[in-house]
Amino acid sequence: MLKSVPGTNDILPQHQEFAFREPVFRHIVETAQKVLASSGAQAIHTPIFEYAEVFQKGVGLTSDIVVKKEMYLFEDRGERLLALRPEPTAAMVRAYNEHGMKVWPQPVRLFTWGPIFRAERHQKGRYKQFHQVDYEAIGSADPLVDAESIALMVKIYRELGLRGLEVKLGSVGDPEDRLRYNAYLRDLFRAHAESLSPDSKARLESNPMRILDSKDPGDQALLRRLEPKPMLEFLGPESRAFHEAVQGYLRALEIPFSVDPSLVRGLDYYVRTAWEVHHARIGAKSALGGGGRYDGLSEMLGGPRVPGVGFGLGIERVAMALEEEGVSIPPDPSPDLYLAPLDEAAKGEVLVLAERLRPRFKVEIGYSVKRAGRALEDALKRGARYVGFLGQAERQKGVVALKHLESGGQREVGWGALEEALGA
RNA sequence: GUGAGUGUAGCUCAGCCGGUUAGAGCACUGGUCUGUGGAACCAGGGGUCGUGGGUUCAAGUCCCAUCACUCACCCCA
Repeated sequence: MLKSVPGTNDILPQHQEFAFREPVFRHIVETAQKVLASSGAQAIHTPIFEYAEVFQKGVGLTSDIVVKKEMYLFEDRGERLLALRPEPTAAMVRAYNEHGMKVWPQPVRLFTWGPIFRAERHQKGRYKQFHQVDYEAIGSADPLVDAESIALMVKIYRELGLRGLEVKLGSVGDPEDRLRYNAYLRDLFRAHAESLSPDSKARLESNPMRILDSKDPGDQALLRRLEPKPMLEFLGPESRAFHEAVQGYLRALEIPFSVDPSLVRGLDYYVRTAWEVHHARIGAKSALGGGGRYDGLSEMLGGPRVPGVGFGLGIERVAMALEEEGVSIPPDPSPDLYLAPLDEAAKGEVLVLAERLRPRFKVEIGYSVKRAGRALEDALKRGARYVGFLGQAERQKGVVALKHLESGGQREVGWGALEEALGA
């Protein structure tokens, strides 16, 4: 028997795993939509595959994403190389440029949600196909937009009922700042290269900032001894003022946050503001989502210089956090009516009646003839408000025996009066 | 890519020191039951014991390999 690809998941009405239950999933998406739409952001959808360059241009050539091929790439009938989207941001910026959104009122604020694909080894909270809600504000370089983005993200979590959140704010500076910082780190660590872990030795060239959050005990001991200066001390005057402005707005909003001087981004296109929201108890992958500013991305995609900031939140991760906190999910409404055929001739009649009542009422029918007792059980199992029996006796009178399951009260209702009876 | 742990029915699990035709509960379908049972009882369907090889008179059980899952590392847009 064929199975789903490892690292992918079916989202089911009932699933062993809380995080893969469709009502949970839908609740998260709908809550995010409500919050984002209330700020005036507009929903869009981009294709789930793009020319690979859309995602490759911004990440940097030395990154594992390109080197180790952590993207799902395929050729379109021998034509150009395509990629299943590994992130929404680059696709959103591509769409902004392609459709001339620079003539819309700026910044253009967009949100979307859907599947994201990454060709990595899966583990808890990390899958080859997972799902994100994504928000991007494109076309403004004002720190007010960064602060609003963070506020909206936090609002989504709060609206969902999550507590135990930690907002970490940092700045990766401007590209020049980062060059200076990387040079500083290389100088600092090169003198102690022998005592670095093999992983960190490799990071010395590729991405020295990653050494700062190495989990290797030896590396951590070395870090405590060397006490490297944080990125924030290398910010130029402009990016420093920007960082402080964002903090000022967050304080005005009374959003608790901590400045994380070593917050890192793996991609080249990020500048200035970077943030992550963490949750204490969902395993090694504690980030519920993250965001940042990417003023250089549009140019890397061959477009004009367009600033932007945005965030993505992982739906499965948020679901795990909801489970940890025992947050309840609104259940799907139960049926208003369960129509049970008591003889063969009634099967068609219950179908006709059900169709007449839908969609104003949620109506289920029995698909096989059963004794009234069994039909009652079926109705109870489904949590229906009313059960309607239809057999020979009812047919002769043109009625349904309508029983209110909570009270047990029952009366005969004419076929034309059902709608009114259910509405009461 | 690396490391550790776990694989028996749709789900939760039992299966002793290797020993007959592999079990239970839940769920599903039907019967007891010709119209008011969130019921009880009975029955049924559903398994290549993850897969392949080895040891043995005999393997769900022991050995090897492999695959999958889980957790963690690497990476993380």
